[in-house]
Amino acid sequence: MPDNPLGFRKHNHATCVSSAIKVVEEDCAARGLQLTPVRRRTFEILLEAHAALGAYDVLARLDAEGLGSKPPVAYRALAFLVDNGFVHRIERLNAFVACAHPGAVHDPAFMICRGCKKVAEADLNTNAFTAPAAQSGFQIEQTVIEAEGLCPACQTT
Amino acid sequence: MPDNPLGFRKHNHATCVSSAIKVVEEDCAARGLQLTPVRRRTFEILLEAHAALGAYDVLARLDAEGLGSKPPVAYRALAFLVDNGFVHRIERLNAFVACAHPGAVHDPAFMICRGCKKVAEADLNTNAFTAPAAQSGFQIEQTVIEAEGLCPACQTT
DNA sequence: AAGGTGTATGTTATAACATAACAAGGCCCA
DNA sequence: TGGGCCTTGTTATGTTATAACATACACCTT
Repeated sequence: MPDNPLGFRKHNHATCVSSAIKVVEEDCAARGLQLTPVRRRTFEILLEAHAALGAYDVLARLDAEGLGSKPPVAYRALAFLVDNGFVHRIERLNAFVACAHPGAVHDPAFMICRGCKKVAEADLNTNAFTAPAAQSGFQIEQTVIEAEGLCPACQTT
Repeated sequence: MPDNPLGFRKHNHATCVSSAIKVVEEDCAARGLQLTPVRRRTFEILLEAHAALGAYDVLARLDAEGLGSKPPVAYRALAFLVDNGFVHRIERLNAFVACAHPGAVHDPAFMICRGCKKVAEADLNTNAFTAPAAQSGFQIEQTVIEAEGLCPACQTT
């Protein structure tokens, strides 16, 4: 997937999961970050879902595996992953999704299917805010760009 | 303000409030919508704040005026205003802001100042999502476009 | 006038999302 | 060996949001 900005297509999920986790492992090693069991498993859970999961959904899965049962455990692991660019928060859903390009710094945009709840990450090469922001003197630090709608598969149903 | 997409500038606030409420009144009359006291006051509260307020902030003000004390009162009024395009929800803040162009249908984008909490509405004439969405077959229904940063005034502090 | 329909409001209760604060363990290394 | 740092465990609570049901009121109908 990393070579394509679109994300609702069929793909070999096992491969996509294992390659993403490897990228994160290497990135953590290179940057001196600790990919602890809880953090690693949290990332895998999001990766396997290939959809946005709420913090409590993640927590329920962690709990089922004995990795933690209290909200802060999930929120901390998610914060670590978000802070380091491995996971994105979807504001619209109050939920989290594994990054399609872990390691690469980017300003992501998302397409959220309200049918299947899958989330595709798009890279908008032109930041649409640049012009209006420059004009008004507003200094952008972070952007939230999310579209909600129906993915190709869910349109036909 | 309606003739300018940018919103951190000085302006006559009393005028901006009274003209906005008038537009909403007329729009409701024209469309057969009931601008009840709670709804009207909720809109005014947001308008006067000229910033994003949480539902419970709005509720506290309504309560102080005897217009309702329970969450559903505020959420219902806000839902009415959002559904009819008079108010926008800011996902990033879980908060609400009065629309700068009430009545006009638009796909708004926001600049959120983390210093003063003011929110400016920008109209991006090109929907940045059009191309990637078309390419992937994703059918957009709604977009959330929000930038967080510092407004001109807060950059100097 | 009685009764039906639709819209809005009032109220209770709870669901869903999130974090502050403090305790405890492990690891490095001075 | 003890101090500093990071991570995890846990309690408690704060914040945001809605389901569900009851009431009120306007308007229209018969």
